[in-house]
Amino acid sequence: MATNDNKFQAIIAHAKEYGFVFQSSEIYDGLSAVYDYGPWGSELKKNIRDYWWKSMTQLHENIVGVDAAIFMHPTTWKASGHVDNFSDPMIDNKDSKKRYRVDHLIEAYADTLPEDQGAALTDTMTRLEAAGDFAGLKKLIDDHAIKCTVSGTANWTEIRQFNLMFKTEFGAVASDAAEDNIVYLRPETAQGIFVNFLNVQKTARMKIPFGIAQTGKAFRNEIVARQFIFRMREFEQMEMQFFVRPGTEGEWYKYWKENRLNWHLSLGVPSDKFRYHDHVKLAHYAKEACDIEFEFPIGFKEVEGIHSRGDFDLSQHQLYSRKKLQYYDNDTDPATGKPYGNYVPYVIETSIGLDRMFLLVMSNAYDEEVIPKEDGSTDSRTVLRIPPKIAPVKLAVLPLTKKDGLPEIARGIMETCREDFYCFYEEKDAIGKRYRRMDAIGTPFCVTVDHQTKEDNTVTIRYRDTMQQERIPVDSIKNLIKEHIR
RNA sequence: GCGGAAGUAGCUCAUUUGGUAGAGCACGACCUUGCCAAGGUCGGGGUGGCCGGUUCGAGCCCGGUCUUCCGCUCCA
Repeated sequence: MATNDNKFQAIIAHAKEYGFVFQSSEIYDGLSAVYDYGPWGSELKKNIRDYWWKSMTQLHENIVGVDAAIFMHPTTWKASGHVDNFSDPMIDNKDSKKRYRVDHLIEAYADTLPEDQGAALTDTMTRLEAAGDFAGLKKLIDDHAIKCTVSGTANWTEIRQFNLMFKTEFGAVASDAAEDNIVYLRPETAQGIFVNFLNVQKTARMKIPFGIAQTGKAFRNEIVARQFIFRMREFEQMEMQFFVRPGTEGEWYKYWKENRLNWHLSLGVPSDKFRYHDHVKLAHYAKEACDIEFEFPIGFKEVEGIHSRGDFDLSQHQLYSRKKLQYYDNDTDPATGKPYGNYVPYVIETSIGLDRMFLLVMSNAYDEEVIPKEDGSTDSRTVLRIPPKIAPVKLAVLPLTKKDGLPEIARGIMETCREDFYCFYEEKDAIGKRYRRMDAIGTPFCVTVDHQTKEDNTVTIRYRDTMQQERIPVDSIKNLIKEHIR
């Protein structure tokens, strides 16, 4: 564990040193749990996003994209359940310093009572919670002398509310009725898809089963946001809502569960680094749910969730908006011989955190390699083994020396290739040093222009992962790299 | 949010009990070398996280604050 902690620290330090991730507003001491992506980080993040987007939309004829606004009508979040469920009253035990969700604390106590008393207690609790009566809830805890399981005392703080949604004012004029002006920064991107369900289905003439994909920022005022970019207050999601005929959700859930894991494996990550975590306790909307977990240096953690959401979301929006969100299914039902007709589709959601995926790629790529040298001693190098198709820089073009016309030839190679993929030119320092710098940002290929190039028009290509070199003709460089990054 | 630890140059760290900060690496220029990071010469860079207090004097002591790490907690 100690070495893994060190590895995590090393990745964080490396990410900063080589321009992948910076803390936000660093010159002002930073803003807690907010991060900025630097030159290579923003390239890598974009490449991951593009790879996902292509795999969803371009490669699936029945999935289309949207890009919904971050601001949404406030009622959206009432319908989705976020206003009610995304803010939990909490209480701390002063002796053990443990914090509890008030409802969890009381429910746990109620479970120890005889059934009728326990039920009465939870009823009271639910009523007080709905009324937002924190004093009443506190009294309930005091009256029953509910104790902390750790300290065994009933020495509690006051109950406090933690609202996980960010609020802001909508409209430039401050209103007396401040509540009228409140909008939330979306805590998830999914609702932007659900409210556009009919717009998309009709305009893109989609037939069930079909999906809508979206990438974008979401915001959560986490009580504790830590572990680098793993849990941030501002983060980016990549998600796809797949609409299916009721009754078929089980098979589609299974399909997407496998499909999504295969997507991860397509990035060359060993399969034993992944595992499914099937949810036992389900969220309010879910019928079935699982996480795809990756073994980060800090342990197995969720990167992606696959949820069978039933018709919860569309039905809720139907209820709150009073607009029908139904689909007319023309396909013939073999049971009746007639069309399936009108229904609210069921939804399978795949939702992946882009920042977590970024951390996954970095964790999997980061390697401190020990290289044996000819004299028996060892050398070491830090290399990011990022899959070539998502590496920030694909090709480095390096003249062996700064003179004898070699830079001019190298510049020519740059001009030939830069239109097709990201290239990097470097003529400073010894060639070995330049190779190592490219290793550190994960550049998979380097070509070096030397004096032989002037005679036979060939260059050395050096591969990041093996450090092997071979000579290839200059005019074959572009196609060779393109082959490797497909 | 609670408890513990930490914050000195871009990085890793020194500065023995309070007396206005150093090294290595990195960086820049020039020279040399030229296929796997470490040649030479010269040079730039720090209001010691920030604010306040004690003191003749604070990087060192005290308080606050910000950030990070660890544990708890939380995580639709």
